[in-house]
Amino acid sequence: MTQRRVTIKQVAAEAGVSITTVSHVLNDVPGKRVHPDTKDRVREAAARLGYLPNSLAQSLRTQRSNTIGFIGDEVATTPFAGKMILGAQDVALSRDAVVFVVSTGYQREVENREIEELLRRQVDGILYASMYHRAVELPPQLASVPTVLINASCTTDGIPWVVPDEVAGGEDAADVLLGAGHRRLAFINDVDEIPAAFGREEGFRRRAAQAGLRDDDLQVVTAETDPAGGYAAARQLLESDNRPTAIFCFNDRLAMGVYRAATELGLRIPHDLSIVGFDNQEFVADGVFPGLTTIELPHYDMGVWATEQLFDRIEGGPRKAGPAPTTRLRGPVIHRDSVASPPWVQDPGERREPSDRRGNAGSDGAAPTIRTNK
Amino acid sequence: MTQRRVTIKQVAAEAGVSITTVSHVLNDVPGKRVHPDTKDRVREAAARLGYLPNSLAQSLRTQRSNTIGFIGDEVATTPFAGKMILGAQDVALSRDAVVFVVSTGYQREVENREIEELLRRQVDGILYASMYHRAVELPPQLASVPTVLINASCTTDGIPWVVPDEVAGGEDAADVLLGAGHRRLAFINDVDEIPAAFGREEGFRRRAAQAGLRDDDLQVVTAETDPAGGYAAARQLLESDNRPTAIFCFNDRLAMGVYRAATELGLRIPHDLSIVGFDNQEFVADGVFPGLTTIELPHYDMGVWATEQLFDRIEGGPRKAGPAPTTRLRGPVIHRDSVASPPWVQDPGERREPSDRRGNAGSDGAAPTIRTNK
DNA sequence: TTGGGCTGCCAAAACGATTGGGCAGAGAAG
DNA sequence: CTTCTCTGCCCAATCGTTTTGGCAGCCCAA
Repeated sequence: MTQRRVTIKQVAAEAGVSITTVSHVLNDVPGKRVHPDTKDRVREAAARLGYLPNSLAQSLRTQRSNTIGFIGDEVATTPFAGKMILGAQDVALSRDAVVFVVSTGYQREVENREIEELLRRQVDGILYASMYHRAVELPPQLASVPTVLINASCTTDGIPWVVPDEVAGGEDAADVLLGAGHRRLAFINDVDEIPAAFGREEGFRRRAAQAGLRDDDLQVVTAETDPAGGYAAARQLLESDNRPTAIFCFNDRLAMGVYRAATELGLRIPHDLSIVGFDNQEFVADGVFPGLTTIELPHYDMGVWATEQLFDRIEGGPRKAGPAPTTRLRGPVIHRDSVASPPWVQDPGERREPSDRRGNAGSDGAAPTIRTNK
Repeated sequence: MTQRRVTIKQVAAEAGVSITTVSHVLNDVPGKRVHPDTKDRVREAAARLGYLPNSLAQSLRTQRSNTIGFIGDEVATTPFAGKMILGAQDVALSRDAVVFVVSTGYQREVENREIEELLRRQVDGILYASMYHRAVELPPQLASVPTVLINASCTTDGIPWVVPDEVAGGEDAADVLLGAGHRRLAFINDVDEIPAAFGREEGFRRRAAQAGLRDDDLQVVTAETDPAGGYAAARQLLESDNRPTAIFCFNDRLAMGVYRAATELGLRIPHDLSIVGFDNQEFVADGVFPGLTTIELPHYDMGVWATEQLFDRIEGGPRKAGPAPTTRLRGPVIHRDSVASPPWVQDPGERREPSDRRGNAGSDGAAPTIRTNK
């Protein structure tokens, strides 16, 4: 039923030349001369037969498979993963490469199996991605193949990595709220001590301090990063004596709980309480009412950056010893309707009207994506 | 820097035998006899050198690449895609295969490029997935390679496909509400005329009729399947004369809008209004308050089923001509807290307490996953 | 001693491409 | 008429496997 695919031999026969010549023609080999008429014959024959060179045979011969591996810890379950993969794919396809995607489910054993399968298939390089920003230790088998980390850092020499610029995210969130005129802020941070938590708090605090807020004016509490955690933390904050007029949430899910707490307490968003989230989680940030202003994580861009780096290394061959490039990418602010000026502010510096500023990623007042070489 | 990988030749040298013997030993070739001592020597040598057979060379020789392609239209952006991929991967890995994932972004041109790249890499088969349940036309290039559709149907002969059992989903939703004692129902359906919309309405109506509801007791309206659409539809329904006590929503996003409408009208969920969603969209269904009872789509299971089918075809070689198997898979009901008995019902048949029934997929009162050969 | 049947191993031909090193033939130069 | 230089093409080796078809020995029976 499935007749075998057409090979170079058939093209050669069809064109009445040797397979050598076919190869020379189709690859436009520099040093080799072929008569123009012959070239035409070959190309026509190839087209007529619908010839597609067998990639496996090519790879075997050239030691280059035009294939890269993408290893993720829980690739499948989160939409974020998809964005990284998409970024990787777009770059890969632009170079005629394709991507093997595998996910480990955090099981070392599975990971080893998968790395083996990838190496057996002679991938040119590997993207090693984490679903949340963290420091990882690189599996030793990966030493033999070019590797770039996405959304993760590591201390292995010569391995490039890219992570979100968490500090900038914290700063941007603060800027949005301070810009609207808020002077009593709160930050509901992740209880887990992870890079994102440290970075965002650092940035948020820095800007608050720069704006001259006193210690009392910035409360930082921690919570589980789900709606229940956000709810509990928000109840506590909003029922206290000096309740904040604006809350920055570690992520959008947590912010959902804050919405509920506010609603229960009769506080209207954004008039009585402004909220900024993090993640721009689809179907959440634009699903709540009013739409949540939030900071997007640069997953797609990280995928792109990492894959470009990867191809650089692959093509560069043995690297000049210099330190591998690493970078932190900034995500845009997505303005929706959860931030307004507090009642006592008439005309704040960068006032935003709360109602008609629905924005998509990257457009509409979003902070520019800035690349920093660290 | 990257010394070349170890080959069968090196193993042969190390063990002091020919490469033929190494191959025979490592593959346990049936008809061939090798002295047990020699076998040991070979295996030890292989282990010592960390030999991994080069998959490309194997594939070239055996015409089997142990590689399958997964083509999706927007694989990257939705979490559902991840589940299908995961299902495919789990099956694949259990057979030492790996998966090429590519997504087309609905661009025919990109799709063609990608299919070409996959075929060039001699994939053994292809999974062709749609992000939403629909009928597709199969790209003609795929005729030459075993193909199975996921979340899509087609009329091409001999192509297996799997889709969700939409009718059963509609029935299950109705059962949940009727079981709680509701007698005035509404269904907010998708305005788009797609299989999911037809199927769910059919199932929902059927059960309502079977329960003896009159025409007036079941209102069906349509809306855009986003929070705004749900909101608008719900306002209309809930402000009408005979407002329903329960609403079945085409999907969870739409249900978010229904929550808002109910809140604005002072209706408490689930006491004054019960809601059932569809999709069990993560971070939505368990993020709203109270948690949304909903029907899950069997994405993972579809991925598994399709991939098993695919391997069957790959291994079966030219197929006996019989019609290809197709199936509709049922998704489980995920019980949360958005359904209660209406006030006037004292002791309904299958009463559910609204508060403590948080369930995870597949467990906790979920309808069994049933397979139907159609 | 001869022949047959095992046992244990190996040589060589694929698979489908790329690539370095020719080798004829035509035309130009001597 | 040689010789030399191009031009235009092809041979054969190679990448790393699998697999077919032997081929030596050895043991045993006749």
